Amino acid sequence: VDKERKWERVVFHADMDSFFASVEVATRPELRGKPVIVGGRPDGRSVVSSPSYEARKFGVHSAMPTAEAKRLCPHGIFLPVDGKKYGDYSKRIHQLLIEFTPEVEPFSIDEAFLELPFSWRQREEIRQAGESIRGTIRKRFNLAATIGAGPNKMIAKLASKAGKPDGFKIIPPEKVDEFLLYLPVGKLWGVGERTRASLHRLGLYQVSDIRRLPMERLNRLFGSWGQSLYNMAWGIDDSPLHPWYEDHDAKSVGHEETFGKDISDPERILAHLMELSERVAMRLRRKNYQAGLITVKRKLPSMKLQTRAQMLAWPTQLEKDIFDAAKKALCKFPKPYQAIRLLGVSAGKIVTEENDREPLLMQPLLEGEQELTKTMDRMRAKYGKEIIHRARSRLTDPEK
DNA sequence: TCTGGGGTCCTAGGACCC
DNA sequence: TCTGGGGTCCTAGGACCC
Repeated sequence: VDKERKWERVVFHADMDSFFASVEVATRPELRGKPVIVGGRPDGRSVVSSPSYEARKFGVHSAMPTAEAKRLCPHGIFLPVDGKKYGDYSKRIHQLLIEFTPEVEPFSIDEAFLELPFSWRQREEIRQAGESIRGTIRKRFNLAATIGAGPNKMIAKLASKAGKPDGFKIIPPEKVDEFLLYLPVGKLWGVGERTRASLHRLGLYQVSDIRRLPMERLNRLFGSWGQSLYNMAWGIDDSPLHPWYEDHDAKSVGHEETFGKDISDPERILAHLMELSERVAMRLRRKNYQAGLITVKRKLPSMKLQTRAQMLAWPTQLEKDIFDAAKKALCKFPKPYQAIRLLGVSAGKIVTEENDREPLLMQPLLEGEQELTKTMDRMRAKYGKEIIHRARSRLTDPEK
Protein backbone atom coordinates (compact mmCIF):
# COMPACT_ATOMS: atom_id res chain seq x y z
CA VAL A 1 0.00 0.00 0.00
CA ASP A 2 1.11 3.51 -0.67
CA LYS A 3 1.55 5.22 2.68
CA GLU A 4 4.34 7.13 1.05
CA ARG A 5 3.56 10.67 2.13
CA LYS A 6 6.94 10.77 3.83
CA TRP A 7 8.11 12.92 6.68
CA GLU A 8 10.03 15.82 5.17
CA ARG A 9 10.33 17.65 8.48
CA VAL A 10 9.66 16.39 11.98
CA VAL A 11 8.44 19.20 14.22
CA PHE A 12 7.61 18.88 17.90
CA HIS A 13 5.52 21.30 19.92
CA ALA A 14 6.11 20.96 23.65
CA ASP A 15 3.42 22.54 25.81
CA MET A 16 3.42 22.49 29.60
CA ASP A 17 0.15 21.38 31.24
CA SER A 18 -1.51 24.12 33.37
CA PHE A 19 1.95 25.54 33.73
CA PHE A 20 1.58 28.15 36.50
CA ALA A 21 -0.62 25.94 38.67
CA SER A 22 1.69 22.95 38.15
CA VAL A 23 4.76 24.97 39.15
CA GLU A 24 3.00 25.95 42.37
CA VAL A 25 2.20 22.29 43.05
CA ALA A 26 5.78 21.25 42.25
CA THR A 27 7.13 23.74 44.81
CA ARG A 28 4.42 22.96 47.41
CA PRO A 29 3.66 19.24 47.28
CA GLU A 30 0.81 19.58 49.80
CA LEU A 31 -1.17 21.21 46.96
CA ARG A 32 -1.10 18.08 44.81
CA GLY A 33 -4.57 16.86 43.88
CA LYS A 34 -6.15 20.14 45.03
CA PRO A 35 -8.06 22.65 42.88
CA VAL A 36 -5.31 25.27 42.55
CA ILE A 37 -6.25 28.50 40.75
CA VAL A 38 -3.42 30.87 39.85
CA GLY A 39 -4.61 34.36 39.00
CA GLY A 40 -5.62 37.64 40.55
CA ARG A 41 -7.40 37.95 43.86
CA PRO A 42 -10.83 36.29 43.85
CA ASP A 43 -12.32 39.47 45.35
CA GLY A 44 -10.72 41.85 42.87
CA ARG A 45 -11.01 42.93 39.25
CA SER A 46 -9.08 40.08 37.86
CA VAL A 47 -9.07 36.86 35.86
CA VAL A 48 -7.78 33.30 36.14
CA SER A 49 -4.36 32.70 34.58
CA SER A 50 -3.96 28.99 35.14
CA PRO A 51 -6.29 26.52 36.87
CA SER A 52 -5.09 23.04 37.80
CA TYR A 53 -6.95 20.14 36.21
CA GLU A 54 -8.76 19.56 39.50
CA ALA A 55 -10.07 23.13 39.32
CA ARG A 56 -11.05 22.70 35.67
CA LYS A 57 -13.45 19.95 36.73
CA PHE A 58 -15.53 22.70 38.34
CA GLY A 59 -15.71 24.57 35.05
CA VAL A 60 -12.91 27.00 35.86
CA HIS A 61 -10.83 28.02 32.85
CA SER A 62 -8.18 30.60 32.09
CA ALA A 63 -9.32 34.17 31.32
CA MET A 64 -12.42 33.63 33.45
CA PRO A 65 -13.08 36.40 36.00
CA THR A 66 -11.73 35.24 39.36
CA ALA A 67 -15.00 36.21 41.03
CA GLU A 68 -16.78 33.69 38.81
CA ALA A 69 -14.14 31.04 39.50
CA LYS A 70 -14.75 31.59 43.20
CA ARG A 71 -18.47 30.96 42.70
CA LEU A 72 -17.85 27.77 40.70
CA CYS A 73 -15.10 26.50 42.99
CA PRO A 74 -15.50 28.08 46.45
CA HIS A 75 -12.91 25.78 48.03
CA GLY A 76 -10.33 26.49 45.33
CA ILE A 77 -6.87 27.51 46.45
CA PHE A 78 -6.34 30.94 44.90
CA LEU A 79 -2.69 31.87 44.42
CA PRO A 80 -1.21 35.08 43.00
CA VAL A 81 0.78 35.00 39.75
CA ASP A 82 4.49 34.68 40.55
CA GLY A 83 5.92 35.74 37.22
CA LYS A 84 9.54 35.50 38.28
CA LYS A 85 9.18 31.91 39.47
CA TYR A 86 7.50 30.79 36.22
CA GLY A 87 10.07 32.69 34.18
CA ASP A 88 12.89 30.86 35.95
CA TYR A 89 11.24 27.48 35.38
CA SER A 90 10.61 28.42 31.77
CA LYS A 91 14.27 29.24 31.17
CA ARG A 92 15.43 25.98 32.74
CA ILE A 93 12.92 23.95 30.71
CA HIS A 94 14.03 25.63 27.49
CA GLN A 95 17.64 24.86 28.48
CA LEU A 96 16.71 21.21 28.92
CA LEU A 97 15.12 21.09 25.47
CA ILE A 98 18.30 22.53 23.98
CA GLU A 99 20.16 19.54 25.42
CA PHE A 100 18.14 17.35 23.05
CA THR A 101 18.67 19.46 19.96
CA PRO A 102 19.86 23.02 19.34
CA GLU A 103 16.90 23.53 17.00
CA VAL A 104 14.58 24.88 19.68
CA GLU A 105 12.28 27.87 19.34
CA PRO A 106 11.02 29.11 22.71
CA PHE A 107 7.52 30.22 21.74
CA SER A 108 5.98 31.43 24.98
CA ILE A 109 6.60 31.06 28.68
CA ASP A 110 5.36 27.45 28.54
CA GLU A 111 5.76 26.37 24.92
CA ALA A 112 8.52 25.57 22.47
CA PHE A 113 8.90 24.17 18.99
CA LEU A 114 11.67 21.68 18.22
CA GLU A 115 12.84 20.45 14.86
CA LEU A 116 14.34 16.98 14.86
CA PRO A 117 17.42 16.16 12.81
CA PHE A 118 16.46 15.07 9.31
CA SER A 119 17.77 11.56 9.89
CA TRP A 120 15.31 10.93 12.75
CA ARG A 121 12.31 10.09 10.64
CA GLN A 122 11.53 6.55 11.71
CA ARG A 123 8.36 6.08 13.73
CA GLU A 124 10.33 4.52 16.56
CA GLU A 125 12.90 7.33 16.69
CA ILE A 126 10.18 9.95 16.86
CA ARG A 127 8.37 8.09 19.61
CA GLN A 128 11.51 7.63 21.67
CA ALA A 129 12.58 11.26 21.30
CA GLY A 130 9.20 12.53 22.50
CA GLU A 131 8.92 10.16 25.44
CA SER A 132 12.48 10.89 26.44
CA ILE A 133 11.80 14.66 26.54
CA ARG A 134 8.59 14.21 28.50
CA GLY A 135 10.28 11.84 30.93
CA THR A 136 13.18 14.18 31.56
CA ILE A 137 10.91 17.17 32.18
CA ARG A 138 8.93 15.11 34.64
CA LYS A 139 12.00 13.75 36.41
CA ARG A 140 13.87 17.04 36.63
CA PHE A 141 10.99 19.43 37.39
CA ASN A 142 8.13 17.22 38.49
CA LEU A 143 6.00 18.80 35.76
CA ALA A 144 3.82 17.32 33.04
CA ALA A 145 4.28 18.34 29.43
CA THR A 146 2.31 17.37 26.36
CA ILE A 147 4.13 16.98 23.07
CA GLY A 148 2.61 17.13 19.63
CA ALA A 149 4.53 15.90 16.61
CA GLY A 150 3.78 16.64 12.98
CA PRO A 151 5.25 17.51 9.59
CA ASN A 152 5.11 21.26 10.33
CA LYS A 153 4.64 23.73 13.19
CA MET A 154 0.92 24.17 12.73
CA ILE A 155 0.17 20.46 12.82
CA ALA A 156 2.53 19.97 15.78
CA LYS A 157 0.69 22.67 17.71
CA LEU A 158 -2.72 21.22 16.94
CA ALA A 159 -1.38 17.80 17.92
CA SER A 160 -0.20 18.95 21.34
CA LYS A 161 -3.58 20.56 21.99
CA ALA A 162 -5.29 17.29 21.04
CA GLY A 163 -2.90 15.29 23.22
CA LYS A 164 -3.49 17.19 26.47
CA PRO A 165 -2.98 16.59 29.30
CA ASP A 166 0.26 14.72 29.92
CA GLY A 167 0.23 13.17 26.47
CA PHE A 168 2.21 12.63 23.30
CA LYS A 169 0.36 12.76 19.99
CA ILE A 170 2.02 12.11 16.67
CA ILE A 171 0.24 13.12 13.48
CA PRO A 172 2.25 11.59 10.65
CA PRO A 173 1.93 13.13 7.17
CA GLU A 174 -0.48 10.45 5.97
CA LYS A 175 -2.84 11.15 8.89
CA VAL A 176 -2.96 14.95 8.50
CA ASP A 177 -6.11 15.00 6.36
CA GLU A 178 -7.93 12.60 8.62
CA PHE A 179 -7.06 14.81 11.60
CA LEU A 180 -7.95 18.13 10.00
CA LEU A 181 -11.18 17.42 8.13
CA TYR A 182 -13.61 17.35 11.05
CA LEU A 183 -11.73 19.84 13.21
CA PRO A 184 -13.96 22.78 14.29
CA VAL A 185 -12.72 25.97 12.61
CA GLY A 186 -12.32 27.68 15.99
CA LYS A 187 -9.42 25.36 16.83
CA LEU A 188 -7.26 26.75 14.03
CA TRP A 189 -4.38 29.03 15.01
CA GLY A 190 -5.51 32.66 14.95
CA VAL A 191 -9.22 31.90 14.67
CA GLY A 192 -10.69 33.50 17.77
CA GLU A 193 -14.24 34.31 18.73
CA ARG A 194 -14.80 36.98 16.10
CA THR A 195 -13.35 35.09 13.14
CA ARG A 196 -15.14 31.93 14.18
CA ALA A 197 -18.43 33.83 14.22
CA SER A 198 -17.89 35.18 10.71
CA LEU A 199 -16.91 31.72 9.47
CA HIS A 200 -20.07 30.31 11.04
CA ARG A 201 -22.16 33.01 9.35
CA LEU A 202 -20.77 31.75 6.05
CA GLY A 203 -21.81 28.23 6.97
CA LEU A 204 -18.24 27.10 7.64
CA TYR A 205 -18.04 24.98 10.78
CA GLN A 206 -15.27 22.48 10.18
CA VAL A 207 -12.05 22.54 8.24
CA SER A 208 -13.61 20.41 5.50
CA ASP A 209 -16.11 23.26 4.88
CA ILE A 210 -13.24 25.70 4.32
CA ARG A 211 -11.65 23.27 1.90
CA ARG A 212 -14.72 23.49 -0.32
CA LEU A 213 -13.98 27.16 -1.02
CA PRO A 214 -11.43 28.16 -3.67
CA MET A 215 -8.50 30.26 -2.54
CA GLU A 216 -9.75 33.31 -4.49
CA ARG A 217 -13.05 33.28 -2.61
CA LEU A 218 -11.26 33.16 0.76
CA ASN A 219 -8.97 35.99 -0.29
CA ARG A 220 -11.94 38.12 -1.29
CA LEU A 221 -13.72 37.42 1.99
CA PHE A 222 -10.80 37.72 4.39
CA GLY A 223 -8.04 39.65 2.67
CA SER A 224 -4.56 38.42 3.47
CA TRP A 225 -6.09 36.26 6.18
CA GLY A 226 -7.79 34.19 3.51
CA GLN A 227 -4.47 32.82 2.35
CA SER A 228 -3.58 31.65 5.86
CA LEU A 229 -7.00 30.07 6.28
CA TYR A 230 -6.60 28.26 2.98
CA ASN A 231 -3.14 26.99 3.90
CA MET A 232 -4.18 25.87 7.38
CA ALA A 233 -7.23 24.07 6.02
CA TRP A 234 -5.02 22.13 3.63
CA GLY A 235 -2.35 21.41 6.24
CA ILE A 236 0.20 23.62 4.49
CA ASP A 237 2.71 25.46 6.69
CA ASP A 238 6.20 26.27 5.45
CA SER A 239 7.05 28.58 8.32
CA PRO A 240 10.58 27.86 9.50
CA LEU A 241 11.74 27.30 13.04
CA HIS A 242 13.26 30.41 14.61
CA PRO A 243 15.91 28.91 16.86
CA TRP A 244 16.84 30.49 20.19
CA TYR A 245 20.38 31.32 19.09
CA GLU A 246 19.06 33.83 16.55
CA ASP A 247 17.57 35.79 19.40
CA HIS A 248 15.42 38.72 18.38
CA ASP A 249 14.69 42.03 20.04
CA ALA A 250 11.29 42.96 21.39
CA LYS A 251 9.26 45.45 19.34
CA SER A 252 7.63 47.00 22.38
CA VAL A 253 7.91 46.98 26.16
CA GLY A 254 4.94 47.99 28.28
CA HIS A 255 3.24 47.85 31.63
CA GLU A 256 -0.37 48.38 32.57
CA GLU A 257 -2.42 48.33 35.72
CA THR A 258 -6.08 47.78 36.46
CA PHE A 259 -7.10 49.63 39.59
CA GLY A 260 -9.16 48.08 42.38
CA LYS A 261 -11.46 51.09 42.05
CA ASP A 262 -11.71 53.55 39.18
CA ILE A 263 -9.57 56.64 39.71
CA SER A 264 -10.07 60.18 38.49
CA ASP A 265 -7.85 62.38 40.68
CA PRO A 266 -5.31 63.96 38.30
CA GLU A 267 -2.48 63.72 40.85
CA ARG A 268 -3.06 60.00 41.30
CA ILE A 269 -3.40 59.38 37.58
CA LEU A 270 -0.07 61.16 37.02
CA ALA A 271 1.48 59.22 39.90
CA HIS A 272 0.52 55.92 38.28
CA LEU A 273 1.74 57.26 34.95
CA MET A 274 5.13 57.94 36.57
CA GLU A 275 5.28 54.55 38.24
CA LEU A 276 4.50 52.77 34.96
CA SER A 277 7.07 54.98 33.17
CA GLU A 278 9.71 54.00 35.75
CA ARG A 279 9.05 50.30 35.26
CA VAL A 280 9.12 50.59 31.47
CA ALA A 281 12.36 52.60 31.63
CA MET A 282 14.05 50.09 33.93
CA ARG A 283 13.24 47.24 31.58
CA LEU A 284 14.49 49.23 28.58
CA ARG A 285 17.78 49.88 30.37
CA ARG A 286 18.19 46.24 31.42
CA LYS A 287 18.05 45.21 27.74
CA ASN A 288 19.82 48.36 26.61
CA TYR A 289 16.90 49.30 24.41
CA GLN A 290 16.01 52.85 23.42
CA ALA A 291 12.39 53.68 22.59
CA GLY A 292 11.22 56.28 20.07
CA LEU A 293 7.46 56.19 20.70
CA ILE A 294 5.44 56.21 23.90
CA THR A 295 1.85 55.00 23.89
CA VAL A 296 -0.58 55.53 26.74
CA LYS A 297 -3.57 53.25 27.06
CA ARG A 298 -6.62 53.74 29.24
CA LYS A 299 -9.76 51.75 29.87
CA LEU A 300 -12.89 53.64 30.81
CA PRO A 301 -15.39 52.29 33.35
CA SER A 302 -17.45 51.15 30.33
CA MET A 303 -14.48 48.86 29.35
CA LYS A 304 -13.83 50.99 26.27
CA LEU A 305 -10.11 50.97 25.42
CA GLN A 306 -8.36 54.06 24.08
CA THR A 307 -4.75 54.76 23.10
CA ARG A 308 -2.81 57.92 22.33
CA ALA A 309 0.83 58.08 21.23
CA GLN A 310 3.64 60.62 21.43
CA MET A 311 6.86 60.55 19.42
CA LEU A 312 10.07 61.26 21.29
CA ALA A 313 12.66 63.78 20.18
CA TRP A 314 15.31 61.07 20.46
CA PRO A 315 15.06 57.40 21.34
CA THR A 316 15.41 57.18 25.10
CA GLN A 317 15.59 54.87 28.07
CA LEU A 318 15.14 57.58 30.72
CA GLU A 319 12.00 57.65 32.84
CA LYS A 320 11.89 61.44 32.80
CA ASP A 321 11.62 61.46 28.99
CA ILE A 322 9.15 58.59 29.02
CA PHE A 323 6.96 60.25 31.64
CA ASP A 324 6.99 63.59 29.81
CA ALA A 325 5.96 61.91 26.56
CA ALA A 326 3.36 59.80 28.35
CA LYS A 327 1.88 62.92 29.91
CA LYS A 328 1.69 64.62 26.51
CA ALA A 329 0.01 61.52 25.08
CA LEU A 330 -2.43 61.42 28.00
CA CYS A 331 -3.42 65.02 27.33
CA LYS A 332 -4.44 64.08 23.77
CA PHE A 333 -7.40 62.13 25.19
CA PRO A 334 -10.70 63.91 25.42
CA LYS A 335 -11.12 64.68 29.15
CA PRO A 336 -7.66 63.36 30.14
CA TYR A 337 -8.61 63.05 33.79
CA GLN A 338 -11.99 61.39 33.56
CA ALA A 339 -12.44 58.22 35.62
CA ILE A 340 -10.45 55.21 34.39
CA ARG A 341 -10.19 51.57 35.43
CA LEU A 342 -6.87 50.88 33.69
CA LEU A 343 -3.79 52.85 32.72
CA GLY A 344 -0.89 51.57 30.62
CA VAL A 345 2.42 52.87 29.27
CA SER A 346 4.16 51.17 26.38
CA ALA A 347 7.46 51.96 24.65
CA GLY A 348 7.74 51.23 20.94
CA LYS A 349 9.98 51.97 17.95
CA ILE A 350 12.77 50.29 19.85
CA VAL A 351 16.35 50.57 18.68
CA THR A 352 19.31 48.79 20.20
CA GLU A 353 22.40 50.56 18.95
CA GLU A 354 23.64 53.88 20.29
CA ASN A 355 24.32 55.09 16.74
CA ASP A 356 20.68 54.55 15.76
CA ARG A 357 19.77 57.37 18.10
CA GLU A 358 19.32 60.00 15.46
CA PRO A 359 17.06 62.88 16.39
CA LEU A 360 13.41 62.10 15.65
CA LEU A 361 12.10 65.59 16.38
CA MET A 362 13.81 68.89 17.08
CA GLN A 363 14.05 69.25 20.84
CA PRO A 364 16.90 69.69 23.29
CA LEU A 365 18.13 66.64 25.24
CA LEU A 366 17.87 67.12 28.97
CA GLU A 367 21.21 67.46 30.71
CA GLY A 368 21.65 65.77 34.06
CA GLU A 369 19.00 63.09 33.55
CA GLN A 370 21.62 60.61 32.36
CA GLU A 371 23.72 61.05 35.51
CA LEU A 372 20.69 61.00 37.79
CA THR A 373 19.44 57.80 36.18
CA LYS A 374 22.81 56.09 36.46
CA THR A 375 22.99 56.94 40.14
CA MET A 376 19.45 55.67 40.72
CA ASP A 377 20.24 52.42 38.90
CA ARG A 378 23.36 51.93 41.02
CA MET A 379 21.35 52.44 44.19
CA ARG A 380 18.73 49.97 43.01
CA ALA A 381 21.39 47.39 42.15
CA LYS A 382 22.89 47.76 45.63
CA TYR A 383 19.83 48.17 47.86
CA GLY A 384 16.92 46.79 45.81
CA LYS A 385 14.35 48.12 43.36
CA GLU A 386 12.21 49.87 45.95
CA ILE A 387 15.02 51.97 47.43
CA ILE A 388 14.39 55.00 45.25
CA HIS A 389 11.53 56.34 43.16
CA ARG A 390 10.51 59.55 41.50
CA ALA A 391 8.60 61.58 44.08
CA ARG A 392 5.67 61.87 41.69
CA SER A 393 5.13 58.12 41.61
CA ARG A 394 4.67 58.01 45.40
CA LEU A 395 1.20 59.51 45.18
CA THR A 396 -0.41 56.39 43.70
CA ASP A 397 -1.98 55.47 47.01
CA PRO A 398 -2.99 57.98 49.69
CA GLU A 399 -1.49 55.55 52.24
CA LYS A 400 2.06 55.77 50.88
C1' DT B 1 -17.37 41.94 44.00
C1' DC B 2 -17.81 39.85 35.89
C1' DT B 3 -14.18 40.83 32.33
C1' DG B 4 -5.50 40.79 33.71
C1' DG B 5 -1.11 41.71 31.74
C1' DG B 6 2.35 40.77 28.49
C1' DG B 7 2.86 40.87 23.70
C1' DT B 8 2.29 40.61 17.95
C1' DC B 9 0.19 41.68 13.68
C1' DC B 10 -3.22 43.88 10.58
C1' DT B 11 -6.08 47.65 8.75
C1' DA B 12 -8.36 52.00 7.61
C1' DG B 13 -8.02 56.73 7.24
C1' DG B 14 -5.50 60.98 7.13
C1' DA B 15 -1.28 63.68 6.34
C1' DC B 16 2.17 64.60 3.40
C1' DC B 17 5.15 64.53 -0.64
C1' DC B 18 6.12 64.67 -5.49
C1' DT C 1 -13.08 76.33 -15.59
C1' DC C 2 -15.01 72.04 -9.01
C1' DT C 3 -11.61 68.83 -6.48
C1' DG C 4 -5.15 63.46 -9.87
C1' DG C 5 -2.61 59.66 -8.34
C1' DG C 6 0.74 56.89 -6.17
C1' DG C 7 3.61 55.95 -2.30
C1' DT C 8 4.74 56.16 2.49
C1' DC C 9 4.35 57.16 7.18
C1' DC C 10 1.67 57.77 11.28
C1' DT C 11 -2.20 56.94 14.36
C1' DA C 12 -5.84 54.47 16.61
C1' DG C 13 -8.37 50.53 17.03
C1' DG C 14 -9.03 45.73 17.06
C1' DA C 15 -8.21 40.60 16.75
C1' DC C 16 -5.59 37.26 18.61
C1' DC C 17 -2.26 34.46 21.54
C1' DC C 18 -0.56 32.65 26.13
